[in-house]
Amino acid sequence: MQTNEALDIEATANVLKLLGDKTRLTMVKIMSEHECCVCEFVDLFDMSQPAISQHLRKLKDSGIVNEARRGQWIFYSLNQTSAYYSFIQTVIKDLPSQAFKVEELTAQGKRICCD
Amino acid sequence: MQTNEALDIEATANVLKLLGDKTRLTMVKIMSEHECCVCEFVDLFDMSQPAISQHLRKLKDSGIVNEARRGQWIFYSLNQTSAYYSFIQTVIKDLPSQAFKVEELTAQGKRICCD
DNA sequence: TAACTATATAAGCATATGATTATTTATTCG
DNA sequence: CGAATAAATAATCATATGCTTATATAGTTA
Repeated sequence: MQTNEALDIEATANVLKLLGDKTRLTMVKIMSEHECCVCEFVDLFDMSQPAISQHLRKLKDSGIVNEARRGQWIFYSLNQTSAYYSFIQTVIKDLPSQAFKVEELTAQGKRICCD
Repeated sequence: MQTNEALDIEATANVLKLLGDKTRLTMVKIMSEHECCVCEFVDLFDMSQPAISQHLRKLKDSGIVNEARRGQWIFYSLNQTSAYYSFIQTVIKDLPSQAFKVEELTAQGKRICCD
């Protein structure tokens, strides 16, 4: 088994606290499979747009995710350069794939694509 | 890489929330190395005995830890039969060992041993 | 049994958290 | 430019969290 760099307990606790919310944990799992823009998250969760925005801000402030504006939309994705990137991958590895949710969006024509 | 049973997102978020507290995360790391009784935790943390007790109760209520009375003392240890045992091991794997703290207790003659 | 030690529980309190609605800011497009 | 869309921010609020002190409970021991 691979052994990684030692992680600081307090910083790790803060990351775990962020992941310790059902909405954010699901968001992170989704982003591990697809990048996603805010309005897609709004469609995926039964929650107001500001609530989504606030969850994403916490993830962004911690450095876990990146944001990238593309035109009208802001896309969020896991920050692969974060010191916690591989830790997070390990934590979410066995969570059920959320790809079906994004596929449902596509089926409904709600998927945003900027290519 | 080993792939384990899929974990439920909401239940996993609840476990992560429990681990997302510096005190509890440290406790869990300590218990992964040594079982520990309440008064030892009280010596190890700068916190009142009831605060320690309340953290341990949350861990116990979630099934993450076991308690075992031995005489006057109640020892807490990781519950190896918990559905989240291997998940937790993975999460805490790269945290710095807390064994030195328990060794300090031993050096101060504060280590409880019921053998 | 009484005193002592270990732990749990109760009550109270300050702060954190996660949501809402209202509003602002940024971008696109007619 | 002005309307429409996307997202962020501000203000507010109810509930959760983590601690404290005080007290109760359980076990040990003289």
